[in-house]
Amino acid sequence: MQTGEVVTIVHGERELMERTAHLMASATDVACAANDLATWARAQASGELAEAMRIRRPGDVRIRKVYRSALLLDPVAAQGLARDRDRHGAQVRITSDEINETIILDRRLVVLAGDVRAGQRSYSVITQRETVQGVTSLFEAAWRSATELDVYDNRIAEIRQLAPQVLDLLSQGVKDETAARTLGLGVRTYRRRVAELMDALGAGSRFQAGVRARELGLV
Amino acid sequence: MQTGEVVTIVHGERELMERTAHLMASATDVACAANDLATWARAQASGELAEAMRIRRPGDVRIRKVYRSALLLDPVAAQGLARDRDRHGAQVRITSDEINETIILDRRLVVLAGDVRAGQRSYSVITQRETVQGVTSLFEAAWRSATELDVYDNRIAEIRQLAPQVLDLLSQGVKDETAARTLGLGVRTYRRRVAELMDALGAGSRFQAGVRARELGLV
DNA sequence: GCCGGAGCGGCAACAACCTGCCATCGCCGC
DNA sequence: GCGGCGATGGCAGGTTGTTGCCGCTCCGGC
Repeated sequence: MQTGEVVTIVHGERELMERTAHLMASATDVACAANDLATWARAQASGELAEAMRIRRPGDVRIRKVYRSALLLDPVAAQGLARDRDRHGAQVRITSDEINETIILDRRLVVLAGDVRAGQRSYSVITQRETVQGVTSLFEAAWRSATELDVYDNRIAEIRQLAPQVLDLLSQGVKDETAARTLGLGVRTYRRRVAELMDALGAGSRFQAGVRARELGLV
Repeated sequence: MQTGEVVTIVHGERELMERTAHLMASATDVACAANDLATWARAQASGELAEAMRIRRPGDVRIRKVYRSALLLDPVAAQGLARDRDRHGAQVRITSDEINETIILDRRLVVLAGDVRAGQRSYSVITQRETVQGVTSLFEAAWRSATELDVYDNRIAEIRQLAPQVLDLLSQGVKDETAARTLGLGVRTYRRRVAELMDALGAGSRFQAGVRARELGLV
């Protein structure tokens, strides 16, 4: 593994950390996109990095994170986000678009998550200037179009309450009419809930929503 | 754990096996309903039971199994079923209804699968005559309405071929019109495929189908 | 009491989906 | 060749889901 290469593929978070931990610890501009809390979790939890971060004052380092909206449907995950934000002074935003898991350090190094093989996720570590700029630009666009955590959180606060029941009914194959009455709602309102749910899941069809909901363990 | 009780709750397959392995080994009429191959798999694989079964001649013991149709969408699982049947001379049928996982031994003892807690599934072991008769009667009804494995397998043979692509398109939220043309099919035929798929998954709505498909790891 | 905003739920128009029907076509077996 | 069989895909008519619109009610502020 030569350090001079512009693109390196590493396997597993451990290897990734070995390569990048020191960079993360010293970075002053961290941008991050993720679909769930698990992905970079170990990164943050593991020893020296968290250490290094704690030493800094807020303001020393700019941390921006974009998460998928579906994450907020899980109360536990939602809490995790808020805690994460408060602890590291990170800015957290929410998008309903599909995002590839990404880390950008100081606009100079990019880590892209690849697919999982043999239980280990592979990562592309990129230092090539043009590519990094391109990815950064994409991230900036996503960042601009994303919604501040607080704002989004308020918006779906009550969705989250009703979500379990709605998902339950949907996954039983109950018709809207019946489901609405079961919940003591009008059909229009029930469908509003379903639409919001699908929006939060980033799903364009109910089938897709079903898949996503199951992926997130919400059903 | 007193042996005189009519209903006993046991936790985990290990405990279940300790209680019932000797009965299974000597039973001459085994009826079984399951949603996947995993459930009673360990039971069959583990030592003495499999041993005991191998010793018998086909004809000595009548083994009937009912599985859910969704299982056949997974080629690997479908193979597993056929192998299982050939090896033990079991009769295998397929139903598209929801079934609770059940074993009935010689019409005298019933095992009902319960929910999973702390990683272990609980089982109700029942010997009470009336209950056993009731459950047996239910099983017989399910058995009669179920379809012979071969017949069902032929029926969905080509569905299984197309299923991955259809599921892929569905899970991308692609509209039927587009999806059909992508596959070089008419909309009518595409929808026919989707309907068959949903039937095989035992789903009454596309949302439900999405959930099931994800559960089975088909998407 | 009055106002404004937010949520609800009926209505309606439209899009999407589901299904029965049937003409058509290719593929056998005769 | 011919008739039967199964798959196809267009069409039609029905059901279900999606969305904008609007009047209604409830509430908090004034």
